[in-house]
Amino acid sequence: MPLDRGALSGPAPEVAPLLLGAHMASTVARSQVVVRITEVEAYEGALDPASHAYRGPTKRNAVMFSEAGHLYCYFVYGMHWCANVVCGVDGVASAVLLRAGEVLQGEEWVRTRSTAAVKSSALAGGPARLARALGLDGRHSGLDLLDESSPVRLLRLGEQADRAEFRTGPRVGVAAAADIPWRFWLPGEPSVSAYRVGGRKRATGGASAGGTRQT
DNA sequence: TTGTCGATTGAG
DNA sequence: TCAATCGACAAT
Repeated sequence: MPLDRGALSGPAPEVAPLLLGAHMASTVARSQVVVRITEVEAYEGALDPASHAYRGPTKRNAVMFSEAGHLYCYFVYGMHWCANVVCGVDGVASAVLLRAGEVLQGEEWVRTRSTAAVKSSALAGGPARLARALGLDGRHSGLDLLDESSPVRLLRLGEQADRAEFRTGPRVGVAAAADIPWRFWLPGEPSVSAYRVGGRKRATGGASAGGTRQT
């Protein structure tokens, strides 16, 4: 199936697996970086308490309500940017968070953007590192990823992942709606996140029922 | 206007 | 295990 706007115009949980194995190509800041997407999470608007758009449109999340195929970047924890692909129909908030990827091209560019010396497999492992690998921040939010002239593009250079080839599970770091299995990943990929239970630790000393999990 | 908290990461 | 660090949003 081609990765056109029509394919992206469905609910986020249905679009998310289509993005596995697809590619993000960035020419931001004259770099040439290509990342193969290995892990994503779906976020719906009004029905999803974990979504930025749960409480309706705001200045920050306005892009989530736009036409499918656009890029939504947001700032978290005072230092990190994360990148989403907007999906669904125009006017309805829906997006897929890009959580991890494999750097196929431009590793030297990515390393100049990295602060720590990390393994190649971890250069785009984690949503903030993936966004940083591609050089993305708030300036790029709203870009049309399907426009050939865009500095950031969503492509499919190879075959689409087969239904049987991906796994699903609860979203990482999400406290609300933790029972919904809207994380999708390709098994066996070293860039895929270890699972972390959502929710903030409290001063009352609540036990973290956490741990890590993979595959 | 103020205070709280977050779709995270990296160091200790 | 926890600090870093700041924008968005809910509560004054």
